[in-house]
Amino acid sequence: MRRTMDYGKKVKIILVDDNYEHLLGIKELINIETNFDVIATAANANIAINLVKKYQPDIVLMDINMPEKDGLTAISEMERLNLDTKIIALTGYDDPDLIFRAMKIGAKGYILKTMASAQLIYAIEEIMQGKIYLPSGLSSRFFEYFQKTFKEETNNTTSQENLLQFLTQREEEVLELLTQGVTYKGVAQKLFISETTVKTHVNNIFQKLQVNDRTQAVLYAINNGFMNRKKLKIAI
Amino acid sequence: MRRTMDYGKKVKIILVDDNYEHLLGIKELINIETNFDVIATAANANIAINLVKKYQPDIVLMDINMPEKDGLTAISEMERLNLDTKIIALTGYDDPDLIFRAMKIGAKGYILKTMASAQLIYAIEEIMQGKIYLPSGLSSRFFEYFQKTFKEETNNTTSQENLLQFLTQREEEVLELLTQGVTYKGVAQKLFISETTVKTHVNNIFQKLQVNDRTQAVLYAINNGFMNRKKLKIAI
DNA sequence: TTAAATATCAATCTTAAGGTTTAGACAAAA
DNA sequence: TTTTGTCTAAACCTTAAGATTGATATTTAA
Repeated sequence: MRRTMDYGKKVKIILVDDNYEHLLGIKELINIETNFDVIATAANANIAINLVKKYQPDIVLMDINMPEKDGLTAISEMERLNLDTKIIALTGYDDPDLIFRAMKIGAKGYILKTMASAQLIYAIEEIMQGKIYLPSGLSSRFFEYFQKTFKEETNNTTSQENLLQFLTQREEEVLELLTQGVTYKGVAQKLFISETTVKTHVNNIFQKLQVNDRTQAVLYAINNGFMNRKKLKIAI
Repeated sequence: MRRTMDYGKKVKIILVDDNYEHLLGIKELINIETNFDVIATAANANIAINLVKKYQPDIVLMDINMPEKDGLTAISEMERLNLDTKIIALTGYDDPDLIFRAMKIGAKGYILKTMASAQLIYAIEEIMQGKIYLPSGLSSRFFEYFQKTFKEETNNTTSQENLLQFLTQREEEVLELLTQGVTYKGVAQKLFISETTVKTHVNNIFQKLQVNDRTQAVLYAINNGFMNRKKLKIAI
């Protein structure tokens, strides 16, 4: 068994859980560790957010199954404070969608309540070292969900061949400007060509993409991965 | 130490690596395992794809740092075949962007060449059980990158207030049709109102979103989460 | 070396898009 | 009750967008 580490000061922890019994249970559990210190507890998300603002703890252990304001929203709001506080999601369910959303908004870890207490301690230690901790079982579920989501997207785009491949370089440049809402005149100025030339290119683009106007062309481009081919772009 | 498992039949494996020495090394390593069988090897991606089509192996170990067609593209193409073949990316670098892209397109595992041979065997076993395997170090890097990407997105959208909130219900309906590339006439027909009414709505939308034309309005809508507020939408 | 693809531009035309003003009907709130 | 917001609509106008034809220079591949 690995021993808890020493970080100079005690690790300041805030617990958030609407179940009082459970709250006490975790608190005792953590306080066994000599260098962990539960400095505050909260029974709902709004109080928790205020406590985090006030104490700026190292760790927040957040039950994400709470009434009123749900835990995920609370995590979002805490993350938006841009503190050094690291948030660990705590829940009874290993729902991959929940895991995905928690990690998406910035949780540094995700622990099931049914997991052994040793795992919770271990997670805190890992996360205090700047790592992100997902138990391997949950990690696997996360990835399945992650890939499924992407596959659905990919299937939509590759079910029929991607017409973008038929565009010439120049046409791609023009389309890129269209996807930024630039007018004919604007495109002409930016590419140092005449407006009529731009129109010619745009018409060719329409034909190749089998659309009727620029809005549809832009939509086609977006839906078929014209932009951010390398870089990921995510609309929440 | 855990022993290799028995799957009834031998696990059929294809190796892809442009470095012949390394190819042989891995082959010998794997053939030590009595229930693993390297049925073919390839030195470039195109040959690999054909071999996969022909033999439909259980596992493909793919070096993703190859000249000509790169490994990631090859993985994409193999995934598109919709076989039961599980692909493991193999590379010398732990570049988080590479890891992310490999997992995105469907790799079931990602292993560094510098890792111990036992880990490779373990990865294959885990993946053969339907799991996804990322060594914890790489997993951590993946999540950092994942969260960074989302955070940038979130910052972009919440840095200034979302003007979409000022739209009325009717205006939202109109905007939704605009984001589908529908013309004034089309909107009028779909909403059973006159074309001039549509124009009024559209003009109001432009003012509220502070844009000049429908393309910009559509782009604003997409970038600010007008659609898919709940469901995740990913543009590759 | 031809043919094909690409990039450039003009002229002309039609239509869709966008701007502005005004106004009636209706419901909800003050 | 009056005001406010919303939805509806017309009339008028300007400009941007899109379609079509034809033409030239350049590059690339057959």
